[in-house]
Amino acid sequence: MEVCITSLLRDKGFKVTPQRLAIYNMLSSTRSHPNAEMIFNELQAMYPTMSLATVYKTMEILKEIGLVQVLNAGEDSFRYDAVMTNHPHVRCTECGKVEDVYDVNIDAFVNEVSQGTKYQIMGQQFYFHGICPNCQRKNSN
Amino acid sequence: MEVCITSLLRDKGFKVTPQRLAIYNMLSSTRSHPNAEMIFNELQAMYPTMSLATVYKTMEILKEIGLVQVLNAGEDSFRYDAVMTNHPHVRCTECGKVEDVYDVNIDAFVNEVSQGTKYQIMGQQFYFHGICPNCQRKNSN
DNA sequence: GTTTCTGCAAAAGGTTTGCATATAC
DNA sequence: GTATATGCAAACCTTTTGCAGAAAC
Repeated sequence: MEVCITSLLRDKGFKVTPQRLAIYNMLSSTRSHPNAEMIFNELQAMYPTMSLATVYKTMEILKEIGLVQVLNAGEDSFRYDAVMTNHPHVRCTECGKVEDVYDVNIDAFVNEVSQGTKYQIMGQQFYFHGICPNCQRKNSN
Repeated sequence: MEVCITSLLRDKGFKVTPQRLAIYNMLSSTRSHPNAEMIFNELQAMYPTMSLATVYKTMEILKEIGLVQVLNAGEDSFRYDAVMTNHPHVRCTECGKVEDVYDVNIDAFVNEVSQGTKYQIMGQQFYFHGICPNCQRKNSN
């Protein structure tokens, strides 16, 4: 996996830096879909000199070389996901967390919509919102 | 239609003002999914004293009383749609316009995902991106 | 007459940019 | 040694907020 990002960066003329590796490693080992500030905070302990600007600049590059996708689930900030397969996301409107939706076959739906428009479709993003199991339990107490 | 917004506003304790009517009228008679600034600019001619803040405050109320939905198709600003039925949106990555996707039945897909998560699903938003017919034509010249 | 709204200006929050120093190669 | 990256601070852009005067009811 690190081989992957290292060679991808080099191939496109970008340099391989500890900051870039740390950011990508953190992102690819979480399922929390963090935004820039969450990534920055998470890395503070190990990389105390890292700046928010570096996180943003790195996300720009990772997006460009196809290692991350950018999410907006209706919030003020963008979130990032290192899982590049097509999958819907669901956001809990109470606690705010964003989770992956697995075990759903979106291909048929994507095909249907692709054929329903005259657009040359390059990608898509599906967002659900609702109340997560945890918050449902809290509500019923 | 105006009857609808008028009584909906009054019922919830909001006052009926020319600005609110103008904003809702403009939004419900376009398919361009404008953001706040586009709405503001569009209304400048007829309502020269209207402020951007009023547009934002009005959208907040219209969202609350269920007359508009808020979109984010991966851009920096939010767009607004007075069509409240469930339908996907598609954004052209070249010219930036956002259009509705019609004639697609999303119910089966929504049901499948709803059942695939443990969330209590309240709503969803589907965004496609690609190249619109116009821009495809321009590109091939 | 009371309550809510508008419009302005200022503030806030997320993201981008410019630049000097530091690091990768 | 050269080219690119980092980190800081300032700038930027969208959206929100506070408040005095205005409009709705």
